[in-house]
Amino acid sequence: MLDQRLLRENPELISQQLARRGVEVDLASLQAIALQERDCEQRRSELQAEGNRIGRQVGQLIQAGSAPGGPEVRALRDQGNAIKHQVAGLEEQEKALEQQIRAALSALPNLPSAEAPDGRCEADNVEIKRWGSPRVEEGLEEHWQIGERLGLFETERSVRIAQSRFITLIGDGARLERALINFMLDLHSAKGYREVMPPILVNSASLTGSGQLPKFAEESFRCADDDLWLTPTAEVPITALHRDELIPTEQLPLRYAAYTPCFRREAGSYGRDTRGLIRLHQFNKVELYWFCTPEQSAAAHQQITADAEAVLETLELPYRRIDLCTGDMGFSAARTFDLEVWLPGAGSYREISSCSVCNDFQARRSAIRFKEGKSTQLVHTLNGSGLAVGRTMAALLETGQQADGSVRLPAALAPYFGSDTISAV
RNA sequence: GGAGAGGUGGCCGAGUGGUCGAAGGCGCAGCACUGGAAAUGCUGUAUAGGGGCAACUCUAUCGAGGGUUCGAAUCCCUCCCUCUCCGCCA
Repeated sequence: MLDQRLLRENPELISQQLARRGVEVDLASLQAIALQERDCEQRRSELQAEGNRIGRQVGQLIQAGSAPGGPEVRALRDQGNAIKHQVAGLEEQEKALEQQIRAALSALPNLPSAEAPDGRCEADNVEIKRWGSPRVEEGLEEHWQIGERLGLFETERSVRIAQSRFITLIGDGARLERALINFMLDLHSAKGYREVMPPILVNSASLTGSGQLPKFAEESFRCADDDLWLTPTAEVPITALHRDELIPTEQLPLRYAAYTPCFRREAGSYGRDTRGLIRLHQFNKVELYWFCTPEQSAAAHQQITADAEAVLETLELPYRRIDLCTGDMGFSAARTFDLEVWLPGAGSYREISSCSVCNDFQARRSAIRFKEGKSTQLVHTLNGSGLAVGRTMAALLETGQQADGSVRLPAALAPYFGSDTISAV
């Protein structure tokens, strides 16, 4: 959510910055509504002040011995009643205006940061770094081929259990998934991240707080009988963890690492990535999350990205870092670095982590603040996958595949998995 | 699911119609005392929005929303949540 004050004072700035994202909005009429709302509020509070004075006067008169039904008191009562009616009318107006403003503002994405590269779509993203030496031999298998051959997961039978785009990990596949989750959490914990395991059903206030609602309702699964949704990412429950809080300043930055399953409808992706672990309705993810001060957030963005990269590097997986252009960034983000892992079988880089700084956008929606001297300020929030577990497994399978059909795992994973090789059963 | 109790400031806790944004305590900050500290004393210490260069000031907020009243933390209604006991349950 954007600042209402900014809307009143400088709507052109908002329009200008949103235009960088390809969002064209004319805020003149919304600004007019916001100004009208403020006038309304001003008049209302003046009337209320008058009403309070009258109330106090009546009390004083009665305590001084004046008859409660006498003419003096009666006159004041009439005045009080008149004011009450006026206030009620203004309040109603004010509420309607406020609702309009909120509805409009909550549908607007975050302003991009100055550093984010301008652009319209994926093609305008900027690659800023490459790490590792990708395998590029001919004839490498894709991860789903390897997985099926080694019996790591069940695709067909999972449709029986749920529907398409669900997967069942089995045997070494299930074991590897668990090993990866533990490995990632340990790595992050060692760097000072605090581990959390939040609810993965969240209410709509939580989804609104992190920016998924109201615009992206069709992306999430909802429980029909309750005001509860399946989390699309741990970012949602972690943001909500501190909703409506004033965080003691000395605690900032607060850093969390959470493993959760994530659920997404993947609407509009029919026919894409239908095989294997790349695009599923349910997948596991270890998420990194920071709450920090505005001064800390730019450096924090570099750090959270580096912490995600550390997972790839420890797993010896070649990757590149992409600076997303303004047109390709998510709703709540001010700037985003995507990490793309090299998939030797597919012969392409594939997103495996998305590290975003949201500035005060989510904090304003969620009312998460801290004290700076006497004034209260909104915190900045950041999130980054560290990493998407299923895609990590896909990368490991394709990267570690050997001529004899087995898969060699990186040394760092062996203690977690219990072996450095996956072979056919 | 059944029965009961309760939701007040960062925390604990008083407050059943009139100057209560709210006693008292804890915590925190500043000052004093001290060689330094502890202890003690004094002072200050909510959030949101509006106005003002500022000192400051106005409004709202005692779980949420309605209602009664000139006036509500206090009375009435609805809802939400928490706790205790019983039942059920991993």
